[in-house]
Formats: sequence, structure tokens, C-alpha cells
Amino acid sequence: MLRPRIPRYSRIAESLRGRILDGALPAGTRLDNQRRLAREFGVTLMTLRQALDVLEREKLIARRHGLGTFVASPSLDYDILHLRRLAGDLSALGEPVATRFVGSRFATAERRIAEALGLRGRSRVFVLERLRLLDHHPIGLQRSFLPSAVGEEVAKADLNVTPLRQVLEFKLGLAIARAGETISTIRLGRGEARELGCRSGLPAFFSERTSYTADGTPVVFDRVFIPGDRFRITRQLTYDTPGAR
Amino acid sequence: MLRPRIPRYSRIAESLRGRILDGALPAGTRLDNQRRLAREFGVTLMTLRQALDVLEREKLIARRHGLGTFVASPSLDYDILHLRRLAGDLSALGEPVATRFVGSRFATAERRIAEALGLRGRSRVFVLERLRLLDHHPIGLQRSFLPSAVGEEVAKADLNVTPLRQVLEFKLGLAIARAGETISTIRLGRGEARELGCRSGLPAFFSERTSYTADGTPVVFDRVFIPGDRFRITRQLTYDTPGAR
DNA sequence: CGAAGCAACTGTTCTAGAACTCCTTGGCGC
DNA sequence: GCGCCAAGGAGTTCTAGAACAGTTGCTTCG
Repeated sequence: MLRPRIPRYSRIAESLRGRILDGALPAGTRLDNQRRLAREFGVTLMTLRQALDVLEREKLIARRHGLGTFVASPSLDYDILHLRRLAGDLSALGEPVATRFVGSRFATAERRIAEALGLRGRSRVFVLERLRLLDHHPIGLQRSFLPSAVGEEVAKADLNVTPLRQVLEFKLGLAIARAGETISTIRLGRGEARELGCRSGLPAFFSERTSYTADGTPVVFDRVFIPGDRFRITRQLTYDTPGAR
Repeated sequence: MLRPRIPRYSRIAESLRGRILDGALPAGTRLDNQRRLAREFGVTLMTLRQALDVLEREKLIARRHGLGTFVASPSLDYDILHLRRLAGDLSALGEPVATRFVGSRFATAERRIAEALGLRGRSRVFVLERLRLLDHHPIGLQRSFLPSAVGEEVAKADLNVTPLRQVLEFKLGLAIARAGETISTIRLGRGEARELGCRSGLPAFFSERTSYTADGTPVVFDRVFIPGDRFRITRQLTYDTPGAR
């Protein structure tokens, strides 16, 4: 096997994922049976099944013993109010949570990030990586993206000393007033897993948050990875209105 | 292969899980290498690796390419305030969410449930299963456990017509005043997956909530399974206090 | 003393089947 | 018309290697 930078099962997963995400295979479609797919891709059944394992964990397909392999239904968003940030708020519990600066760089933004920051096309952004540590163990990886003009100023600061938010507010006059966040479950990629000291493929909480100044300008786009084994949400509810459902 | 009710990889996973959970293999311990374990269990490397796949998804082990297989560290709890219920609150969004009564029965409570309800020993409880549906698709499975005395009265109600909470309050005088909930990620078991119309093993949000009356009596213990592909948490934050971090 | 290369250890990928298990459908008998 | 059984289709489990890839430690050379 010469120079197999990407495993064959991975390439197959990629190929099928592409077909699913571009609509060629709508939700509910049944794929060809596994043996036939294996022949089409020129691999063994085992290898094909590994590819399907990947897609299954990504919630793109659903396998039914004796029935077939189906393209899965898409996800659903849901809005919650007054929720504290997941990882960053542990300090409020008196836990020894620390932040470790991992690194930073300028990079070309992928489309999703450019959109979130209100940038056009393939803009340069400043990427900042930090680990949240509990008792010196990583419990969350936070990757922040900022417009490059903002990033140039942030890059001059010592983030081991001054939290990002303070740098933005006091140095740049950018006070974050509100944010929108989406939390889902994900399986950790290789890079994130390495930083977090765990295995790629782990199920994890995955948060994407866009923070805005008071006038609605997006300032930071954050991605936070919190391994499911390191973290669990607990909440106390009080029902003030009897009968409220 | 004669009568292999439980697959060999499953039995192996079970065996290793048992050793991990009873402390014989503390967090951080490195397991024997995979080839050796395969020989010990009398199976091929492939089968042994399937067993490890299972344990890895359960967050019990961590595999490091080139280094070994390690017993993973335990999870961390975190408290959040003022969070609306995940699935049940979708109605607030104007989404066509419905509740389907799946079934109910009296059963002996497992220890975890008896403790949550403040019952002693292996008490009987009333188990109520409901599906939350969005556009007729199941998005959450809720399993509620009530003390059997309460359950006997609840069993007489038509829960397709009257929500459980109203039955408790208006028929039994049990007004739920507060609740404690823990949300983590889990992989769906077979039974839950069947009810939800998806594949066992999917990563999902898993909620356990104990509801109390004003005087602190636990009334209901709920378990909610929400497949990660059907659901994602979105929240809007407002930072009223500049600099609060 | 530091860097590079190699060996050993361990995980990962892939092959090539064979056999078991689940589910659905159609046919046959009552 | 209903129930049971068998067949077909499709997923799942398992075997038995062989080879590739990552990591670490030791040795050698500059």
C-alpha cells in the first residue's frame, strides 16, 4: 500500500457524504446494498462497512439490519434562553479552571466562518486557540476567529495575562453585548482530539457562537469542543407559573 | 457459528467494561496490546478491535495510535441556571410538536431511579413512555418514573388528552415547583433507538431530571433521549455586565 | 552534546471470503 | 381470509492474516 495518506474507507465516506450533502441522495433514499457498494468502490465488505461506520456516526446515514442503508433525516434547531456558557462558566463553581493559550495564526476563513463574521469571500481572519483546563486537564478546546484587523491588535496582547474579552473591550473599544450560540453533539476530529488529549471520534458537545457588539457588528466567532466524557450539563429549574407547560 | 445470541465482540466489551467499572482497571491504566488481548479472548484482531470500538464510544477507553489503549478518565458535572427544558419547550417556538403516548407499566425500580424518587430498596414504580414528535417524526423519547401510588392514579388518566403535569397537579394536588436536571451525551441503546426510529449507537443528548413539589418531595424522575441528529441547542446571550467573565 | 536513523512496540487499514441474523414478501394450507 | 413457512434480500459477525502508520527509545555519527 503506497502513500495512502487518506484511508480508502475515508475516501469512500467522503464520496458518499458528498452525494448526500449535495442532494443527490435525499433523506430516506436507500443506498445500494453493501456488497454492491463494496464492488463499486473496489474494496472489501469490511472496508465499505468502515466507511458506513463513519457516515453513521456523522448522522448522515442509518443502517437497518435486514432492510438496508438509508440516508438520514436532517437535524433540528432549538432555542434556549438565559443559558450560561458551558465551559467558561465553571469558574463560577469555584472549580480550578484555567485557560491555556495554545496558539494563533492568520488564515483564510472557510465560508461558514466568513459568513458568521459578516466578511466577504475568502477573507483573512485571525485564529486563536485556547484550552480550558480543570485541575490541569483539558476539558474544552476553544477556537476563536476574528476579522484580521481586529486580530492584528489582539495578536499584540499577551492572552495568558489578559482575557480576550477584556482586550477587545478596553484596547479596541469592542464591547461584546450579545451572542448567538448553537450547541450540538459531534464526534471529535483528529486535531481537536490531540489538543484535548483524547481520541478522535469521541462524541462531544460542539458549540458555535457568534458574538456581537451593541450595534450588531459580529466580532468573534467561537467554536468550542467539549468531549462528552469530560462534561455534562446540569441545571436546576424553578417553575414559577403553575400549569405552564 | 452456533447460537451466538450475543456477539463475541460484545462479550469482550462487556468483560473489559466490567473490569473498568469495578475498579480493577483504574483511569490511566494501559491495557494489554491489541494482539495480545485478541489471543487472550481467542478471537482475531478485527473482532477485538470491534469490542474496543464499543468501549471507546462509551468513553471508557481511549486509543492512541502507536502508544496503546488506555482506560479513560471519568466525566465532570457542571451546573447551569435558568435553562428551559430541551424537547418539551419546542411548542414555545410555534413548532408542530406533539406528544404520543407509547405505553406504561409497573416495574421494579433500578437503584438509580429509586434513589432519585426517595424510595427505599427495590420499590415498584410506574413507568410512562412518551414520544415527542415534530411534524410526526420522533425527536425525543421521554421515559417517566413515578412512585407506584402516584402511578396508579396517573394510570387512570388519558394522557393523550391531559398532559402528565396537569394530571399530577389538578388530580393529585402535586404541583411541581422545581427540578434538577443533568444533560450529557450518550449513545442510544437498542430499545430507545427503535422507539425513535433510528439506529442504536447514535450519539444523543441524554437528560435525567428529578422533579419536586414545593416541599421537596420528589414526584417524577424523567429520562429523555434526544438523538444528536434530530436536535441541537441554540441560545441567544445578552451580556448586561460589561467585563463580566 | 545534539541530531539523525533504526528498531521495537503498538495501533490502523485492508484483503477475501464464509456464515449467521434480521426483515419482508409470497405462496400454501387450513 | 388468516396464519405459517420458506425464500430472497440485506445487514452483521468472524476468521486469518499482511502491511502500513505513529511513537518512543537507543545507538551512532558529526
